[in-house]
Amino acid sequence: MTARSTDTKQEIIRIGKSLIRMYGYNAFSYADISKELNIKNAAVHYHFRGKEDLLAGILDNYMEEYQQLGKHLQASSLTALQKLEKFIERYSTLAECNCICIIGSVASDYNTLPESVKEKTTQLIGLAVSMIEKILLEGKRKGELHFEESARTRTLLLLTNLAAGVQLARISGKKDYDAIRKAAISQLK
Amino acid sequence: MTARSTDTKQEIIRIGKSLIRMYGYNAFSYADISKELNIKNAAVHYHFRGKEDLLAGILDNYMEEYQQLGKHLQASSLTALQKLEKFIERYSTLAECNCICIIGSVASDYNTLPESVKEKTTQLIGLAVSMIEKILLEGKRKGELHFEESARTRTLLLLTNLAAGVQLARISGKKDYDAIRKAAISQLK
DNA sequence: GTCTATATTCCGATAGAC
DNA sequence: GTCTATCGGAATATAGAC
Repeated sequence: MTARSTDTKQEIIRIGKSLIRMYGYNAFSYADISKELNIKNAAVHYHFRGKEDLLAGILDNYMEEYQQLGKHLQASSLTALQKLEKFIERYSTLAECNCICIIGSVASDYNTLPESVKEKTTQLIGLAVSMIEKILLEGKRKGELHFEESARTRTLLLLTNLAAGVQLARISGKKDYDAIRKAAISQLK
Repeated sequence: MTARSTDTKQEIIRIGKSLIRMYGYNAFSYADISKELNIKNAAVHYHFRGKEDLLAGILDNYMEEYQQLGKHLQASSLTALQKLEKFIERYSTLAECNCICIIGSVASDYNTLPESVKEKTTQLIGLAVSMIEKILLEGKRKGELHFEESARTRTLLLLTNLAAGVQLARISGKKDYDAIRKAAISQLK
């Protein structure tokens, strides 16, 4: 495989990841990607046979990203609260650029996604949930974080606050997102 | 205006409301609506000049619905907790049928919505937020509900739990939604 | 192996029939 | 006033050029 090919394929994934968070799976086209790369839209079909395959590639890439983030946080010397804040930072970045998270994006479009990728969305969410769950459990064990519910339920509460928080931020403003973020963290202290 | 016309227009709105919660604004077509009504897709253009106008009609309809619900709850003799549960019931119904709420739907597609309707989405969310806010304030005043944050922040926390909760329910299952719903209510008691 | 020219399908929309 | 036949364009996808 030549360097050019690898680059193009990676570039397509990179742009696709951005588009799916900005507009959603159904609202971006191969043309959006090919324009940015100055190639013809059909060239994208060489790297990804169909949009369905591109989506699978995007989701695989996100899963690698989450796994690396998980390992990175695990290996770090950060406190549980700091680890949590590192994760939450990602959402604040999304709110800044009017993007929503990949989880909210695929969940909102779920009923229109090709069957072949639905299982991947389940896996992706599983990764995110278990990553946060571990951090919460560690925080509780060390006395840094406090909550009554199960770690999984707490994770779901936090994740839904963040996922819908960045969605709302587009419409009612970043101030609301910030209020949500601060309150969600402060609930755990 | 004949009875037929009124019926058709109302039917289009009814079906459109269902489609936007099921698939999102970009993923449903006039054909989806016309098929269900056994008319040609172009007939929908008579009642709503363009998809943009249909969306405006759908959002107006939701605003009326929220306003009526607000008045209804206000006039009722229910406790604040019962009023809150009435509102939350709507989300449980959505989770049952793999639908997401109108707020999450337009928020997820926001960057692709026609400019002419963006203001309506702000108004719609404003209605929902202020409805819940009033209930929370009443509950706190009467000692039925308890929370530290401002009523608005608490409203945002609850609304994001519910909105993303029904989104997640599509993928990770209704059990997770139920855990979220129960925990969200129990936080307020 | 990589990309382009082209086909096919579907969508939203207009013009005109009844 | 209500709806249908049809258009123009965009999106995905295939076949084939380099």
